[in-house]
Amino acid sequence: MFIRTPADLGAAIRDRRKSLGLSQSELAKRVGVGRQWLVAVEHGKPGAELALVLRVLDAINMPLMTGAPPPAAIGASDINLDAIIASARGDAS
Amino acid sequence: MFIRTPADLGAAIRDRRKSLGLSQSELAKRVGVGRQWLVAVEHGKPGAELALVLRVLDAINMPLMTGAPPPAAIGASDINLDAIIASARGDAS
DNA sequence: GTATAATGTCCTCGAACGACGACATGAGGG
DNA sequence: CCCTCATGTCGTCGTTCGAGGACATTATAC
Repeated sequence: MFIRTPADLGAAIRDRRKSLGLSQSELAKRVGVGRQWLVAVEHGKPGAELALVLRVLDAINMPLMTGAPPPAAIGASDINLDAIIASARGDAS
Repeated sequence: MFIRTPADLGAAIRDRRKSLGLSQSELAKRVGVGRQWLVAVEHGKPGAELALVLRVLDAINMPLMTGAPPPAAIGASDINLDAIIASARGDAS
């Protein structure tokens, strides 16, 4: 999943939290933040602090990655390796 | 590249900014933030606001993605597809 | 030697953050 | 019915953010 806005990230976090069977309170305590803060972040709070967000992602085991922009293609083909890998590993997300 | 800390992100941003031939002042103006803020972020400022960081990533065309955690392996092998893909697309930058 | 640009640091200021407690709602279980 | 849990919202408080200006340093060019 691609993250372009705080809301995107919030949705991703929520999905993952639920799929892990955690409540907001639990995750908040585990990460060391206020429950209310987590609520706001899952709703796409734009002013959330970077470090805390990264701590959440780490707590729910959600790797965040960045790379060069999609150079359109590697050779000349249009195969989307990311998509292939993603589905292959069963990222139902 | 994997982002686990604000410093990781800062380094990635700096690398990309330079590879685009932009100065801090230029990028800051383009993103709509103070130059000083950008300096801090590139140094790994932990309290940086999420939305602004995302705006920077967008400005330098640096997609951010997240997915399910590496389930260790797809079949039973240990091949690291992420690494393979990454190098294949020449993310050396 | 003198400009010019890029980067990093220090300062103040108003605004927003995150923590915490309290309360309301909705879903289930006793 | 009552009770518990999960979630969302409101208000208060101390802390920190981001903007903007000023100055130092280094490197490049005139």
